[in-house]
Amino acid sequence: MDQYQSLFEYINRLIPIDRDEFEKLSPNFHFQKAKRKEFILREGEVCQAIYFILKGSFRMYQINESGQEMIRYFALEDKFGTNLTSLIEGSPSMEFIQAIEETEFLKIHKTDFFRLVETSPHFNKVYRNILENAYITSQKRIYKLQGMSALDKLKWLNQHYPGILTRIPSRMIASYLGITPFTLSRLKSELN
Amino acid sequence: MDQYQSLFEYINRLIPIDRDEFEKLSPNFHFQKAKRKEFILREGEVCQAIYFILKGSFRMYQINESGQEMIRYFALEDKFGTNLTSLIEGSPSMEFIQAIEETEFLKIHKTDFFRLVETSPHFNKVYRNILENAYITSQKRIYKLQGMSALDKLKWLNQHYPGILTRIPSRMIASYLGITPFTLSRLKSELN
DNA sequence: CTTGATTCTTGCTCTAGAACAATACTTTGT
DNA sequence: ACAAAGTATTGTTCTAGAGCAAGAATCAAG
Repeated sequence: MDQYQSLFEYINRLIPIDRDEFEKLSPNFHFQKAKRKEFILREGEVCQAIYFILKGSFRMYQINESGQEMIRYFALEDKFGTNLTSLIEGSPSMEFIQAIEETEFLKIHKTDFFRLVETSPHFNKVYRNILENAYITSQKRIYKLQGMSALDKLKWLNQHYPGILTRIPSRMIASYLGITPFTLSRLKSELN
Repeated sequence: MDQYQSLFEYINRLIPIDRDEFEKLSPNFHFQKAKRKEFILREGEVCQAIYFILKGSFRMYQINESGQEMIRYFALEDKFGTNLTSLIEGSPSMEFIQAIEETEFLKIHKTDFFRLVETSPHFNKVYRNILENAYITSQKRIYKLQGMSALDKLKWLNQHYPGILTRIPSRMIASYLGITPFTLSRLKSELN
């Protein structure tokens, strides 16, 4: 099966695109695999690409002064993921991007990407959508995770990303929610 | 003095624009004033416009289930502000937008705005910049305000928005930082 | 200028969740 | 299949910051 199929559907859902048009864009995306725990981007590097997940998952996280990992986003199937801040500003990344599991993905270099944004109306819309979604997701997160009790955060996560609790290791979930793994472990029993 | 001057400078900083070109865009922006505490947008309404602050300030906030105000953003001079989520999705706003002080601003209706985004390359860039900034700001906020002690949050705010502590009422600062006014009051003495 | 209404400060108590510690359970590589 | 490392659970203690209460200061409207 065509490795570009998911990407085609993703774009086509945003703005209908015909096969010919799509075939002009798709060669800019390169198929790659990452092993479990493999780093896609390390802190200090400038983010050079945008990734589209076909199978598996990435996590985006930072390590704060006290040495703790803070996860900001899980990129699952059919999602774009990158470090937008580093990509846009050309600044060194404060984040790591790491494959959680064995992951298959498409990679597009930022120069190709931004060339397409400027030249292809379809692509301009794709970028707009990535930005809009990134923003909306992050807003929801700010509002949801602020002032909620740890249990309510967990319930929210469970509803919003069904099945994530079994798929992603607990310590990562805890880090995403901003609670300790101990607290999470205790709360999981209260969930049912 | 020309009421569009600040807007001109804002856009010109992003992508150089000549006066003629600017004068085609500017009539879409309408000068308005809001009194202290006046609402620009209420929860439940669909956000119809984007605002550019000339003088004064808006706050964007939500009221959660327990009746507490949660402020997400202060729009000060020379900043665009709107409820992007409602604007993009056309969904009812979960937020209020309210003038904190007597405020002068420019307003552009969303249909005009998005028409310009599609037809003017300058404007497309302006929108991109608004989205990018909104995203970057919100990311910084997530990382900064998560896992930091209340005192460190306050120090960060003070550095990042110098003078805001004297200009904006304390209870709003507390709400922005996600701490109680009581805690904020105690911390302010520890600041020096 | 006065008065009522917010807003801010400060003291005291209480609690959700962090920190630490020890044990049990899973993975992963050889 | 086994050892070693990583991950999750559970009990106990401790603390930052919430909640409540009461007084002081500031503000805004007639």
